[in-house]
Amino acid sequence: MAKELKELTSRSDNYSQWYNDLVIKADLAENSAVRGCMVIKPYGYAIWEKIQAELDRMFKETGHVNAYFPMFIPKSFLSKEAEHVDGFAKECAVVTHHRLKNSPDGKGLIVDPDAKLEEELIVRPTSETIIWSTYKGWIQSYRDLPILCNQWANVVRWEMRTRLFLRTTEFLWQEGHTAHATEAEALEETKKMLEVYADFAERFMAVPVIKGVKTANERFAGALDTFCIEALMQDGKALQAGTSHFLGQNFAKAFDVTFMDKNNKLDHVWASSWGVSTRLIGALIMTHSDDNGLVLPPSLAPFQVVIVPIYKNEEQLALISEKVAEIVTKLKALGISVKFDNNDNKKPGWKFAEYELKGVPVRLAMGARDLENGTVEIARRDTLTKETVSLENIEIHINELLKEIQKNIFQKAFDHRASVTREVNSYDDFKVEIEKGGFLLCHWDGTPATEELIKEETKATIRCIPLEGDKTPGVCMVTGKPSVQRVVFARAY
RNA sequence: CGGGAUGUAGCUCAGCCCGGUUUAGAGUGCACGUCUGGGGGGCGUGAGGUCGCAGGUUCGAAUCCUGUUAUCCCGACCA
Repeated sequence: MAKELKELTSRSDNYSQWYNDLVIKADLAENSAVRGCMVIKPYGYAIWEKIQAELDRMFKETGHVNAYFPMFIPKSFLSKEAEHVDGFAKECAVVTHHRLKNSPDGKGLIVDPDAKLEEELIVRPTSETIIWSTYKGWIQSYRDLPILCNQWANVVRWEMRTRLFLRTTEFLWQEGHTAHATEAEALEETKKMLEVYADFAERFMAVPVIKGVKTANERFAGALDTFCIEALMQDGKALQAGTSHFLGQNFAKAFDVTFMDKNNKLDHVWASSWGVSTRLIGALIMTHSDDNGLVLPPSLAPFQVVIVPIYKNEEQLALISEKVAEIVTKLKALGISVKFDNNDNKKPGWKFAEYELKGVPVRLAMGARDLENGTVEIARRDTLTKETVSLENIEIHINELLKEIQKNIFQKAFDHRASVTREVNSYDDFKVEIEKGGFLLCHWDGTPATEELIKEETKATIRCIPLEGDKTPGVCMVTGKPSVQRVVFARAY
Protein backbone atom coordinates (compact mmCIF):
# COMPACT_ATOMS: atom_id res chain seq x y z
CA MET A 1 0.00 0.00 0.00
CA ALA A 2 1.46 3.28 -1.03
CA LYS A 3 1.61 5.84 1.74
CA GLU A 4 3.93 8.47 0.43
CA LEU A 5 2.91 11.26 2.74
CA LYS A 6 4.07 10.04 6.07
CA GLU A 7 3.10 13.10 7.97
CA LEU A 8 -0.34 14.43 8.44
CA THR A 9 -0.90 18.16 8.49
CA SER A 10 -1.69 19.02 12.09
CA ARG A 11 -5.13 20.29 12.99
CA SER A 12 -3.79 23.47 14.51
CA ASP A 13 -1.70 24.11 11.43
CA ASN A 14 -4.53 23.88 8.93
CA TYR A 15 -7.68 22.07 9.92
CA SER A 16 -9.05 21.92 6.42
CA GLN A 17 -5.84 20.49 5.04
CA TRP A 18 -5.68 18.02 7.90
CA TYR A 19 -9.12 16.75 6.95
CA ASN A 20 -8.26 16.38 3.29
CA ASP A 21 -4.97 14.63 4.05
CA LEU A 22 -6.62 12.30 6.50
CA VAL A 23 -9.32 11.12 4.12
CA ILE A 24 -6.66 10.24 1.56
CA LYS A 25 -4.09 8.76 3.89
CA ALA A 26 -6.51 6.68 5.93
CA ASP A 27 -7.52 5.24 2.58
CA LEU A 28 -11.17 6.20 2.92
CA ALA A 29 -11.72 7.88 -0.44
CA GLU A 30 -10.04 9.69 -3.27
CA ASN A 31 -10.96 12.14 -5.97
CA SER A 32 -12.06 10.46 -9.15
CA ALA A 33 -11.62 11.17 -12.82
CA VAL A 34 -15.00 12.87 -12.62
CA ARG A 35 -14.82 16.33 -11.15
CA GLY A 36 -16.56 16.60 -7.81
CA CYS A 37 -17.20 12.86 -7.55
CA MET A 38 -15.28 10.63 -5.20
CA VAL A 39 -14.23 7.04 -5.23
CA ILE A 40 -15.07 5.55 -1.86
CA LYS A 41 -12.31 3.06 -1.19
CA PRO A 42 -12.86 -0.27 0.54
CA TYR A 43 -11.93 0.95 4.01
CA GLY A 44 -14.17 3.98 3.74
CA TYR A 45 -16.96 1.96 2.23
CA ALA A 46 -16.70 -0.55 5.06
CA ILE A 47 -17.54 2.27 7.47
CA TRP A 48 -20.50 3.23 5.30
CA GLU A 49 -21.65 -0.39 5.34
CA LYS A 50 -21.56 -0.42 9.12
CA ILE A 51 -23.56 2.80 9.18
CA GLN A 52 -26.03 1.37 6.70
CA ALA A 53 -26.43 -1.90 8.51
CA GLU A 54 -27.26 -0.26 11.82
CA LEU A 55 -29.56 2.39 10.38
CA ASP A 56 -31.32 -0.17 8.24
CA ARG A 57 -31.93 -2.26 11.32
CA MET A 58 -33.29 0.77 13.17
CA PHE A 59 -35.56 1.71 10.26
CA LYS A 60 -37.01 -1.77 10.10
CA GLU A 61 -37.48 -1.85 13.82
CA THR A 62 -39.59 1.28 13.51
CA GLY A 63 -41.77 -0.31 10.85
CA HIS A 64 -40.16 0.79 7.61
CA VAL A 65 -39.48 -1.21 4.48
CA ASN A 66 -36.99 -0.67 1.69
CA ALA A 67 -37.89 -0.01 -1.92
CA TYR A 68 -36.16 1.45 -4.95
CA PHE A 69 -37.22 4.22 -7.31
CA PRO A 70 -35.59 5.37 -10.58
CA MET A 71 -32.64 7.71 -10.55
CA PHE A 72 -34.16 9.68 -13.46
CA ILE A 73 -36.95 12.13 -12.93
CA PRO A 74 -38.95 13.63 -15.80
CA LYS A 75 -38.23 17.35 -15.85
CA SER A 76 -41.92 18.20 -15.56
CA PHE A 77 -42.14 16.38 -12.20
CA LEU A 78 -39.61 18.63 -10.60
CA SER A 79 -41.56 21.75 -11.37
CA LYS A 80 -44.80 20.57 -9.80
CA GLU A 81 -43.92 21.74 -6.32
CA ALA A 82 -42.99 25.40 -6.63
CA GLU A 83 -40.61 25.75 -3.69
CA HIS A 84 -39.02 22.41 -4.41
CA VAL A 85 -38.02 23.40 -7.92
CA ASP A 86 -36.62 26.70 -6.66
CA GLY A 87 -34.48 24.85 -4.20
CA PHE A 88 -32.97 22.33 -6.57
CA ALA A 89 -33.17 23.71 -10.11
CA LYS A 90 -29.75 25.32 -9.97
CA GLU A 91 -27.91 22.14 -9.18
CA CYS A 92 -29.39 19.48 -11.44
CA ALA A 93 -27.68 17.20 -13.91
CA VAL A 94 -29.87 16.83 -16.98
CA VAL A 95 -30.08 13.93 -19.43
CA THR A 96 -30.98 15.22 -22.88
CA HIS A 97 -30.00 12.37 -25.23
CA HIS A 98 -29.87 8.61 -25.15
CA ARG A 99 -27.31 7.75 -27.81
CA LEU A 100 -23.82 8.51 -29.04
CA LYS A 101 -22.38 7.98 -32.47
CA ASN A 102 -19.02 8.09 -34.18
CA SER A 103 -17.92 11.58 -34.99
CA PRO A 104 -18.02 12.31 -38.75
CA ASP A 105 -14.40 13.48 -38.58
CA GLY A 106 -13.49 10.05 -37.22
CA LYS A 107 -12.29 11.36 -33.88
CA GLY A 108 -14.20 9.90 -30.98
CA LEU A 109 -17.88 10.06 -30.23
CA ILE A 110 -20.50 12.75 -30.43
CA VAL A 111 -24.00 12.99 -29.05
CA ASP A 112 -26.40 11.80 -31.72
CA PRO A 113 -28.74 14.72 -32.37
CA ASP A 114 -31.39 12.28 -33.55
CA ALA A 115 -31.45 10.73 -30.11
CA LYS A 116 -32.78 13.79 -28.33
CA LEU A 117 -35.26 12.94 -25.60
CA GLU A 118 -38.83 14.11 -25.94
CA GLU A 119 -38.68 15.17 -22.30
CA GLU A 120 -35.39 15.71 -20.53
CA LEU A 121 -34.64 13.63 -17.48
CA ILE A 122 -33.18 15.00 -14.28
CA VAL A 123 -30.75 12.89 -12.31
CA ARG A 124 -32.43 12.86 -8.91
CA PRO A 125 -31.17 15.42 -6.42
CA THR A 126 -33.73 13.87 -4.04
CA SER A 127 -36.70 11.65 -4.80
CA GLU A 128 -39.83 13.32 -3.43
CA THR A 129 -41.23 13.99 -6.88
CA ILE A 130 -40.76 10.59 -8.48
CA ILE A 131 -41.92 8.91 -5.30
CA TRP A 132 -45.04 10.99 -4.89
CA SER A 133 -45.98 10.49 -8.52
CA THR A 134 -45.68 6.77 -7.76
CA TYR A 135 -47.58 6.94 -4.48
CA LYS A 136 -50.52 8.41 -6.38
CA GLY A 137 -51.08 4.97 -7.85
CA TRP A 138 -50.71 3.21 -4.52
CA ILE A 139 -53.14 5.21 -2.45
CA GLN A 140 -56.94 5.32 -2.67
CA SER A 141 -58.15 4.76 0.85
CA TYR A 142 -57.04 5.37 4.41
CA ARG A 143 -56.67 1.59 4.43
CA ASP A 144 -53.65 2.00 2.13
CA LEU A 145 -51.94 4.18 4.69
CA PRO A 146 -49.46 4.64 6.12
CA ILE A 147 -46.75 3.95 3.56
CA LEU A 148 -43.37 3.75 5.25
CA CYS A 149 -40.72 3.36 2.57
CA ASN A 150 -37.02 3.96 2.67
CA GLN A 151 -34.55 3.73 -0.17
CA TRP A 152 -30.78 3.45 -0.20
CA ALA A 153 -29.60 5.35 -3.22
CA ASN A 154 -27.21 7.74 -4.84
CA VAL A 155 -28.21 11.30 -5.66
CA VAL A 156 -26.61 14.08 -7.64
CA ARG A 157 -26.41 17.74 -6.74
CA TRP A 158 -24.24 19.83 -8.98
CA GLU A 159 -22.44 21.78 -6.30
CA MET A 160 -19.95 24.44 -7.23
CA ARG A 161 -17.39 23.32 -4.78
CA THR A 162 -16.93 19.88 -3.32
CA ARG A 163 -15.05 18.19 -0.51
CA LEU A 164 -14.61 14.48 0.07
CA PHE A 165 -17.56 13.13 2.07
CA LEU A 166 -18.75 16.58 3.16
CA ARG A 167 -20.04 17.68 -0.19
CA THR A 168 -19.65 15.69 -3.38
CA THR A 169 -21.53 15.96 -6.64
CA GLU A 170 -22.80 12.44 -6.31
CA PHE A 171 -23.33 11.03 -2.85
CA LEU A 172 -24.84 7.98 -1.22
CA TRP A 173 -27.66 8.31 1.24
CA GLN A 174 -30.92 6.89 2.40
CA GLU A 175 -34.17 8.73 2.00
CA GLY A 176 -37.33 7.76 3.79
CA HIS A 177 -40.63 8.83 2.29
CA THR A 178 -43.75 8.25 4.27
CA ALA A 179 -47.43 8.88 3.58
CA HIS A 180 -50.04 9.29 6.29
CA ALA A 181 -53.77 9.86 6.76
CA THR A 182 -53.41 12.62 9.32
CA GLU A 183 -51.25 15.60 10.03
CA ALA A 184 -50.56 14.41 13.55
CA GLU A 185 -49.34 11.04 12.32
CA ALA A 186 -47.03 12.54 9.71
CA LEU A 187 -45.60 14.94 12.25
CA GLU A 188 -45.13 12.14 14.73
CA GLU A 189 -43.27 10.15 12.08
CA THR A 190 -41.04 13.15 11.31
CA LYS A 191 -40.11 13.48 14.95
CA LYS A 192 -39.69 9.76 15.45
CA MET A 193 -37.09 9.60 12.70
CA LEU A 194 -35.29 12.58 14.13
CA GLU A 195 -35.01 10.59 17.34
CA VAL A 196 -33.68 7.59 15.43
CA TYR A 197 -31.00 9.78 13.86
CA ALA A 198 -30.04 11.40 17.13
CA ASP A 199 -29.90 8.02 18.83
CA PHE A 200 -27.74 6.63 16.06
CA ALA A 201 -25.40 9.62 16.08
CA GLU A 202 -24.83 9.48 19.80
CA ARG A 203 -24.81 5.76 20.45
CA PHE A 204 -23.02 4.52 17.36
CA MET A 205 -21.08 7.43 15.96
CA ALA A 206 -20.34 8.77 19.44
CA VAL A 207 -21.19 12.20 18.08
CA PRO A 208 -23.28 14.36 20.41
CA VAL A 209 -25.98 16.25 18.55
CA ILE A 210 -28.49 18.98 19.16
CA LYS A 211 -32.00 18.19 18.00
CA GLY A 212 -33.85 21.13 16.64
CA VAL A 213 -36.02 22.64 13.99
CA LYS A 214 -34.75 24.78 11.13
CA THR A 215 -35.79 28.36 10.54
CA ALA A 216 -37.74 29.19 7.39
CA ASN A 217 -34.52 30.23 5.64
CA GLU A 218 -32.85 26.91 6.22
CA ARG A 219 -35.86 24.73 5.63
CA PHE A 220 -35.91 21.99 2.98
CA ALA A 221 -37.43 23.17 -0.28
CA GLY A 222 -41.06 22.08 -0.11
CA ALA A 223 -41.27 21.29 3.60
CA LEU A 224 -43.44 22.91 6.25
CA ASP A 225 -40.86 22.11 8.87
CA THR A 226 -37.37 20.69 8.79
CA PHE A 227 -36.05 18.98 11.89
CA CYS A 228 -32.36 18.32 12.15
CA ILE A 229 -29.52 17.05 14.22
CA GLU A 230 -26.57 19.41 14.44
CA ALA A 231 -23.09 18.31 15.40
CA LEU A 232 -20.09 20.40 16.30
CA MET A 233 -16.72 19.69 14.74
CA GLN A 234 -13.36 20.11 16.47
CA ASP A 235 -12.65 23.35 14.67
CA GLY A 236 -15.79 24.89 16.11
CA LYS A 237 -17.86 24.70 12.95
CA ALA A 238 -21.27 23.07 12.87
CA LEU A 239 -22.23 20.19 10.63
CA GLN A 240 -25.79 19.25 9.81
CA ALA A 241 -25.78 15.50 10.27
CA GLY A 242 -29.31 14.54 9.39
CA THR A 243 -32.69 16.00 8.54
CA SER A 244 -36.29 14.93 8.89
CA HIS A 245 -38.91 16.93 7.04
CA PHE A 246 -42.57 17.42 7.73
CA LEU A 247 -43.91 17.95 4.23
CA GLY A 248 -47.54 18.60 5.13
CA GLN A 249 -49.75 18.04 2.08
CA ASN A 250 -47.45 19.90 -0.30
CA PHE A 251 -46.34 16.97 -2.39
CA ALA A 252 -49.71 15.25 -2.20
CA LYS A 253 -51.24 18.39 -3.64
CA ALA A 254 -48.54 18.79 -6.27
CA PHE A 255 -49.03 15.21 -7.43
CA ASP A 256 -52.71 15.01 -6.65
CA VAL A 257 -52.46 12.19 -4.16
CA THR A 258 -55.76 11.89 -2.35
CA PHE A 259 -57.43 9.23 -0.25
CA MET A 260 -60.88 8.50 1.09
CA ASP A 261 -60.96 8.74 4.85
CA LYS A 262 -63.15 6.81 7.29
CA ASN A 263 -65.96 9.31 6.81
CA ASN A 264 -65.93 8.89 3.03
CA LYS A 265 -64.32 12.29 2.70
CA LEU A 266 -61.58 12.93 0.15
CA ASP A 267 -58.38 14.46 1.52
CA HIS A 268 -54.75 14.95 0.51
CA VAL A 269 -52.19 12.64 2.02
CA TRP A 270 -49.74 13.90 4.66
CA ALA A 271 -46.04 13.29 4.21
CA SER A 272 -42.61 13.13 5.76
CA SER A 273 -39.17 12.57 4.31
CA TRP A 274 -35.87 12.10 6.06
CA GLY A 275 -32.29 11.34 5.15
CA VAL A 276 -28.69 10.96 6.12
CA SER A 277 -25.77 10.64 3.75
CA THR A 278 -22.14 9.67 3.41
CA ARG A 279 -21.54 13.06 4.96
CA LEU A 280 -21.85 11.21 8.27
CA ILE A 281 -18.40 9.83 7.58
CA GLY A 282 -17.14 13.39 7.41
CA ALA A 283 -18.76 14.05 10.76
CA LEU A 284 -17.14 10.97 12.19
CA ILE A 285 -13.71 12.06 11.02
CA MET A 286 -13.98 15.64 12.18
CA THR A 287 -15.40 14.79 15.58
CA HIS A 288 -12.93 12.23 16.84
CA SER A 289 -9.75 12.09 14.82
CA ASP A 290 -6.43 13.58 15.84
CA ASP A 291 -3.04 14.51 14.44
CA ASN A 292 -2.06 10.85 14.29
CA GLY A 293 -4.98 9.97 12.09
CA LEU A 294 -8.44 8.59 12.23
CA VAL A 295 -10.13 7.66 15.49
CA LEU A 296 -13.12 5.41 14.94
CA PRO A 297 -15.83 4.54 17.40
CA PRO A 298 -15.71 0.79 18.07
CA SER A 299 -19.35 0.51 17.00
CA LEU A 300 -18.57 1.52 13.44
CA ALA A 301 -14.96 0.49 12.94
CA PRO A 302 -14.56 -1.98 10.03
CA PHE A 303 -12.56 -4.05 12.46
CA GLN A 304 -12.36 -3.28 16.14
CA VAL A 305 -9.17 -5.10 16.99
CA VAL A 306 -6.02 -5.66 15.00
CA ILE A 307 -3.35 -8.11 16.06
CA VAL A 308 0.24 -7.55 14.99
CA PRO A 309 2.71 -10.40 15.43
CA ILE A 310 6.34 -9.62 16.15
CA TYR A 311 8.69 -12.39 15.14
CA LYS A 312 12.16 -13.17 13.93
CA ASN A 313 11.46 -16.30 11.92
CA GLU A 314 8.82 -18.66 10.63
CA GLU A 315 8.90 -20.84 13.73
CA GLN A 316 8.16 -17.90 15.98
CA LEU A 317 5.39 -16.73 13.71
CA ALA A 318 3.86 -20.20 13.81
CA LEU A 319 3.87 -20.22 17.60
CA ILE A 320 2.44 -16.73 17.78
CA SER A 321 -0.22 -17.54 15.18
CA GLU A 322 -1.31 -20.50 17.22
CA LYS A 323 -1.76 -18.34 20.31
CA VAL A 324 -3.42 -15.60 18.31
CA ALA A 325 -5.93 -18.07 16.85
CA GLU A 326 -7.14 -18.78 20.37
CA ILE A 327 -7.61 -15.10 21.09
CA VAL A 328 -9.40 -14.54 17.78
CA THR A 329 -11.83 -17.34 18.52
CA LYS A 330 -12.63 -15.91 21.93
CA LEU A 331 -13.08 -12.39 20.57
CA LYS A 332 -15.32 -13.54 17.74
CA ALA A 333 -17.47 -15.44 20.22
CA LEU A 334 -18.19 -12.07 21.82
CA GLY A 335 -19.04 -10.54 18.46
CA ILE A 336 -15.83 -8.54 18.27
CA SER A 337 -14.38 -8.08 14.80
CA VAL A 338 -10.69 -8.72 14.59
CA LYS A 339 -7.97 -8.72 11.98
CA PHE A 340 -4.77 -10.68 12.38
CA ASP A 341 -2.18 -8.95 10.25
CA ASN A 342 0.44 -11.58 9.58
CA ASN A 343 1.45 -9.94 6.33
CA ASP A 344 5.19 -10.49 6.11
CA ASN A 345 5.73 -7.60 3.72
CA LYS A 346 5.40 -4.96 6.38
CA LYS A 347 7.34 -4.45 9.56
CA PRO A 348 5.61 -4.19 12.94
CA GLY A 349 6.49 -0.52 13.26
CA TRP A 350 4.95 0.19 9.91
CA LYS A 351 1.80 -1.63 10.91
CA PHE A 352 1.50 0.24 14.19
CA ALA A 353 1.61 3.55 12.37
CA GLU A 354 -0.75 2.32 9.70
CA TYR A 355 -3.47 1.12 12.04
CA GLU A 356 -3.19 4.25 14.08
CA LEU A 357 -3.73 6.25 10.92
CA LYS A 358 -6.74 4.09 10.14
CA GLY A 359 -8.24 4.53 13.57
CA VAL A 360 -8.52 0.89 14.63
CA PRO A 361 -9.77 1.17 18.25
CA VAL A 362 -7.64 -1.55 19.81
CA ARG A 363 -4.33 -2.98 18.71
CA LEU A 364 -2.67 -6.06 20.12
CA ALA A 365 0.99 -6.82 19.64
CA MET A 366 2.35 -10.23 20.41
CA GLY A 367 5.96 -11.33 20.25
CA ALA A 368 8.26 -13.98 21.65
CA ARG A 369 8.48 -12.10 24.92
CA ASP A 370 4.72 -12.28 25.33
CA LEU A 371 4.62 -15.95 24.46
CA GLU A 372 7.02 -16.63 27.26
CA ASN A 373 5.13 -14.52 29.77
CA GLY A 374 1.61 -15.37 28.66
CA THR A 375 0.91 -11.72 27.93
CA VAL A 376 -0.02 -9.40 25.11
CA GLU A 377 0.45 -5.69 24.57
CA ILE A 378 -2.76 -3.71 24.23
CA ALA A 379 -2.77 -0.25 22.69
CA ARG A 380 -5.88 1.88 22.59
CA ARG A 381 -6.30 4.37 19.79
CA ASP A 382 -8.28 7.03 21.60
CA THR A 383 -5.72 7.67 24.32
CA LEU A 384 -2.66 6.26 22.53
CA THR A 385 -1.76 4.41 25.71
CA LYS A 386 -0.30 0.92 25.91
CA GLU A 387 -0.28 -1.75 28.56
CA THR A 388 0.92 -5.31 28.76
CA VAL A 389 -1.68 -7.63 30.18
CA SER A 390 -2.11 -11.29 30.93
CA LEU A 391 -3.84 -13.45 28.33
CA GLU A 392 -6.19 -14.73 30.93
CA ASN A 393 -9.71 -13.48 30.19
CA ILE A 394 -8.24 -11.24 27.57
CA GLU A 395 -11.47 -11.26 25.56
CA ILE A 396 -13.42 -9.87 28.48
CA HIS A 397 -10.85 -7.20 29.04
CA ILE A 398 -10.98 -6.16 25.39
CA ASN A 399 -14.75 -6.20 25.30
CA GLU A 400 -14.80 -3.82 28.26
CA LEU A 401 -12.10 -1.71 26.69
CA LEU A 402 -14.08 -1.30 23.47
CA LYS A 403 -17.09 -0.12 25.44
CA GLU A 404 -14.91 2.26 27.36
CA ILE A 405 -13.40 3.69 24.17
CA GLN A 406 -16.86 4.18 22.71
CA LYS A 407 -17.91 5.99 25.87
CA ASN A 408 -14.70 7.95 26.16
CA ILE A 409 -14.72 9.43 22.69
CA PHE A 410 -18.35 10.41 23.07
CA GLN A 411 -17.56 12.08 26.37
CA LYS A 412 -14.58 13.86 24.86
CA ALA A 413 -16.72 15.18 22.02
CA PHE A 414 -19.45 16.10 24.47
CA ASP A 415 -17.04 17.99 26.71
CA HIS A 416 -15.55 19.79 23.76
CA ARG A 417 -18.97 20.88 22.61
CA ALA A 418 -19.87 22.01 26.10
CA SER A 419 -16.67 24.01 26.33
CA VAL A 420 -17.44 25.98 23.18
CA THR A 421 -21.18 26.39 23.68
CA ARG A 422 -22.14 29.60 25.45
CA GLU A 423 -24.89 32.12 25.78
CA VAL A 424 -24.32 35.45 24.15
CA ASN A 425 -26.59 38.39 24.82
CA SER A 426 -25.37 41.32 22.79
CA TYR A 427 -24.70 41.52 19.09
CA ASP A 428 -21.33 43.18 19.76
CA ASP A 429 -20.26 40.21 21.86
CA PHE A 430 -21.66 37.91 19.22
CA LYS A 431 -19.40 39.35 16.53
CA VAL A 432 -16.39 38.71 18.74
CA GLU A 433 -17.47 35.29 19.95
CA ILE A 434 -18.44 33.89 16.56
CA GLU A 435 -14.83 34.27 15.45
CA LYS A 436 -13.84 31.76 18.11
CA GLY A 437 -16.22 29.13 16.75
CA GLY A 438 -18.61 26.91 18.66
CA PHE A 439 -22.31 27.09 19.32
CA LEU A 440 -23.69 30.43 20.45
CA LEU A 441 -27.05 30.40 22.19
CA CYS A 442 -28.77 33.69 21.50
CA HIS A 443 -32.11 35.35 21.44
CA TRP A 444 -33.49 36.13 18.03
CA ASP A 445 -36.68 37.91 17.08
CA GLY A 446 -37.87 35.14 14.77
CA THR A 447 -37.72 37.14 11.56
CA PRO A 448 -35.92 36.02 8.40
CA ALA A 449 -34.67 39.59 7.96
CA THR A 450 -32.69 39.57 11.20
CA GLU A 451 -31.37 36.12 10.49
CA GLU A 452 -30.25 37.23 7.05
CA LEU A 453 -28.56 40.33 8.46
CA ILE A 454 -26.59 38.28 10.96
CA LYS A 455 -25.56 35.86 8.26
CA GLU A 456 -24.35 38.62 5.99
CA GLU A 457 -22.41 40.39 8.69
CA THR A 458 -20.93 37.38 10.47
CA LYS A 459 -21.33 34.34 8.19
CA ALA A 460 -23.11 32.65 11.09
CA THR A 461 -26.40 30.88 10.54
CA ILE A 462 -29.07 29.66 12.87
CA ARG A 463 -28.31 25.97 13.00
CA CYS A 464 -31.59 25.22 14.67
CA ILE A 465 -34.16 26.18 17.23
CA PRO A 466 -33.38 23.53 19.82
CA LEU A 467 -36.18 21.26 20.95
CA GLU A 468 -34.71 20.62 24.36
CA GLY A 469 -33.12 22.77 27.01
CA ASP A 470 -33.71 26.29 28.24
CA LYS A 471 -36.94 27.84 26.96
CA THR A 472 -36.70 31.14 28.78
CA PRO A 473 -37.92 34.06 26.67
CA GLY A 474 -35.79 37.15 26.17
CA VAL A 475 -35.09 39.91 23.69
CA CYS A 476 -33.39 39.66 20.31
CA MET A 477 -29.69 40.54 20.51
CA VAL A 478 -29.96 42.56 17.29
CA THR A 479 -33.37 44.26 17.30
CA GLY A 480 -34.36 44.09 20.96
CA LYS A 481 -37.70 42.63 19.98
CA PRO A 482 -39.17 39.77 22.01
CA SER A 483 -37.71 36.27 21.59
CA VAL A 484 -39.42 33.04 22.57
CA GLN A 485 -36.26 31.12 23.35
CA ARG A 486 -32.58 31.02 22.57
CA VAL A 487 -31.55 29.55 19.23
CA VAL A 488 -28.26 27.96 18.17
CA PHE A 489 -25.93 30.02 16.01
CA ALA A 490 -22.71 28.82 14.41
CA ARG A 491 -20.67 28.92 11.30
CA ALA A 492 -21.34 25.75 9.41
CA TYR A 493 -19.98 23.38 6.83
C1' C B 1 -19.29 32.55 -10.70
C1' G B 2 -15.03 35.59 -8.44
C1' G B 3 -9.73 35.05 -6.33
C1' G B 4 -5.13 32.02 -5.97
C1' A B 5 -2.16 27.99 -7.62
C1' U B 6 -0.59 23.65 -10.18
C1' G B 7 -0.04 19.83 -14.41
C1' U B 8 7.65 16.55 -15.04
C1' A B 9 8.47 8.34 -13.08
C1' G B 10 2.86 4.64 -9.74
C1' C B 11 2.85 8.76 -5.82
C1' U B 12 5.03 13.52 -3.69
C1' C B 13 7.98 16.96 -5.87
C1' A B 14 12.96 19.56 -7.57
C1' G B 15 14.70 21.59 -12.23
C1' C B 16 11.84 26.69 -15.24
C1' C B 17 13.28 33.29 -13.29
C1' C B 18 18.58 33.43 -16.17
C1' G B 19 17.11 28.17 -23.03
C1' G B 20 22.76 24.51 -24.12
C1' U B 21 27.28 19.54 -18.36
C1' U B 22 20.56 16.77 -17.99
C1' U B 23 22.07 11.02 -21.70
C1' A B 24 15.65 14.64 -17.70
C1' G B 25 16.66 14.29 -11.58
C1' A B 26 15.42 13.20 -6.09
C1' G B 27 12.56 10.95 -2.32
C1' U B 28 9.09 7.32 -1.80
C1' G B 29 6.70 3.14 -3.89
C1' C B 30 7.56 -1.27 -7.10
C1' A B 31 10.81 -6.01 -8.49
C1' C B 32 14.99 -9.17 -7.00
C1' G B 33 18.80 -10.39 -3.33
C1' U B 34 20.48 -9.88 1.58
C1' C B 35 20.80 -8.51 6.75
C1' U B 36 16.63 -7.65 9.80
C1' G B 37 12.06 -7.47 12.98
C1' G B 38 8.82 -4.57 20.48
C1' G B 39 7.03 2.28 16.44
C1' G B 40 6.87 3.79 9.15
C1' G B 41 14.66 -0.43 9.32
C1' G B 42 19.77 -1.04 6.61
C1' C B 43 22.72 -2.35 2.25
C1' G B 44 22.99 -3.74 -2.95
C1' U B 45 20.90 -4.34 -7.91
C1' G B 46 16.99 -3.22 -11.36
C1' A B 47 12.53 -1.58 -14.01
C1' G B 48 9.87 2.84 -14.60
C1' G B 49 9.18 9.59 -18.42
C1' U B 50 6.17 11.43 -25.86
C1' C B 51 8.08 17.12 -18.98
C1' G B 52 -0.93 18.16 -19.54
C1' C B 53 -2.25 19.22 -24.92
C1' A B 54 -1.66 22.35 -29.54
C1' G B 55 0.88 26.01 -31.93
C1' G B 56 4.97 29.65 -32.05
C1' U B 57 10.14 31.91 -31.18
C1' U B 58 15.17 29.67 -31.65
C1' C B 59 20.80 26.45 -34.36
C1' G B 60 18.66 24.33 -29.79
C1' A B 61 12.61 24.44 -25.45
C1' A B 62 10.68 20.83 -19.41
C1' U B 63 12.63 26.03 -19.36
C1' C B 64 10.54 31.83 -23.33
C1' C B 65 5.56 33.39 -25.93
C1' U B 66 0.29 32.38 -27.36
C1' G B 67 -3.79 29.41 -26.99
C1' U B 68 -6.21 25.39 -24.80
C1' U B 69 -7.53 21.77 -21.25
C1' A B 70 -7.68 19.48 -16.53
C1' U B 71 -7.24 19.51 -11.43
C1' C B 72 -6.57 21.51 -6.53
C1' C B 73 -7.13 25.39 -2.80
C1' C B 74 -9.83 29.95 -0.82
C1' G B 75 -14.69 32.64 -1.12
C1' A B 76 -20.22 33.11 -2.53
C1' C B 77 -24.33 28.64 -2.95
C1' C B 78 -25.69 24.00 -0.74
C1' A B 79 -26.65 17.67 2.93
